[in-house]
Amino acid sequence: MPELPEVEVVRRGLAKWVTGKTVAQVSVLHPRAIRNHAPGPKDFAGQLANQKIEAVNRRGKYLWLELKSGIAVVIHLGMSGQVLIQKAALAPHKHVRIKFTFKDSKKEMNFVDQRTFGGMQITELVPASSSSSSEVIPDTVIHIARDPFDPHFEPDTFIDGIRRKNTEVKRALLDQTLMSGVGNIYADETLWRAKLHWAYPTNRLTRAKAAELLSHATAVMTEALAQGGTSFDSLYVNVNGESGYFARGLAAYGREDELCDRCGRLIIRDAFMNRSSFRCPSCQPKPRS
DNA sequence: CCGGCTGCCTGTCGGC
DNA sequence: TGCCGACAGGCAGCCG
Repeated sequence: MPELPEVEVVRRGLAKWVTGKTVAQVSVLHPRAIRNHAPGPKDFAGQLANQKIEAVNRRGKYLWLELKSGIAVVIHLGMSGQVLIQKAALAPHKHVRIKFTFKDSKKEMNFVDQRTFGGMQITELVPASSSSSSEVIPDTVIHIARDPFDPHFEPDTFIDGIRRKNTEVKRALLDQTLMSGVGNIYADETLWRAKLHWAYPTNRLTRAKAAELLSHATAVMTEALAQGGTSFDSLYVNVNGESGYFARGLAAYGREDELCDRCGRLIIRDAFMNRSSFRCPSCQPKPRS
């Protein structure tokens, strides 16, 4: 459930359930899920046994469990990852990759991932940049910019940054080092709201337009979060296996040949960056070169 | 720095 | 019915 609102739905569900609990045992059922943990599955499981979980945090599409010992378990859902809290007796899901059991609960935490682009990694926590507080962040997440839901997010840093870039606006929205959390769906929704074509050059954005773009991105993700995220099918669910409802709130993404909510023209699909981009040909015309 | 491309995986869907 | 290609919400890395 890969973009910011969906990851935040998972973080909230996990925080509520797992905070304060102590890990009993960890089983790595598919080694690819911990491919970024060099010492391997045995070491991964060994480091986590008997550890108490203090908090669940997130930046962009990355979330992590903070352990009392000062390390973190970074979780990335990739394209199809889920974290499910389930009764141990339940018939195991076909794609469970990592299983956590706890000393203070009969339920398990299962990392389920059909396409195995997601995974977990144990990481040191280091001080977060440009913050005077004692905020810490996993060192494997340092390269990810703050997202718009972060209390330390600086709008001007994003606005100046995107205007300095010499690229297309959709590419910039997907660039997790400029601002994190936006993926293909919310990029298309943001561009539709801003009436911008995906190829619009970032260096032609005025300060006001860049600020507008940011406010649309923030608004659409806020609305999606309030609806429990966007789900098209059972691959994208919260920790209880439930889908969100924002798919019905989408104005552009996945709506090829449907009417634009604003002008009534048919939404079209373009291939861009080896993926689909949906736009209204009238509201979001191709920029003049 | 930028843009185009590839690889990493499994599954579903539509066309022939 | 089966085969085959296109496509799916992400990201890192390589090359020119």
